[in-house]
Amino acid sequence: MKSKFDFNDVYEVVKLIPKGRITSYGAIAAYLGLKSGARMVGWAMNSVHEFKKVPAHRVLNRNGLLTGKMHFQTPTRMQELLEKEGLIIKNDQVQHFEKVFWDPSIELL
DNA sequence: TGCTTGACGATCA
DNA sequence: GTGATCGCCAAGC
Repeated sequence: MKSKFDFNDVYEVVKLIPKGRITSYGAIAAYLGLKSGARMVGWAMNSVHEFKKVPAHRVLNRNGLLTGKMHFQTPTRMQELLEKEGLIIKNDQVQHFEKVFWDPSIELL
């Protein structure tokens, strides 16, 4: 039972995200069984900065917006990586978001 | 010890 | 469809 929020769980899920795919904080939170843990996931990503072994650029908000791009090495780093994986970024937003969306609670089923 | 902030999400007006 | 508010939990000051 994950009564408490664990960073390791978030990292593991994020690292499982396939190339060219993205997911949302809420999806990870839901997969971990968190209610409104979206913020917790985002907070975990803030701490991931120390580990930086997680493709955090594949984790976006519910709108498919690159909200955390500013937390990367460079604000454009996130978009560069996503475009490099075949994704299309327009105005800091992922195009075909629902097509590239990767839900751990479904894909990892 | 208590208030504010925060890589968010959902709901209401 | 857009804007504003609440909730959620943890860390920082």
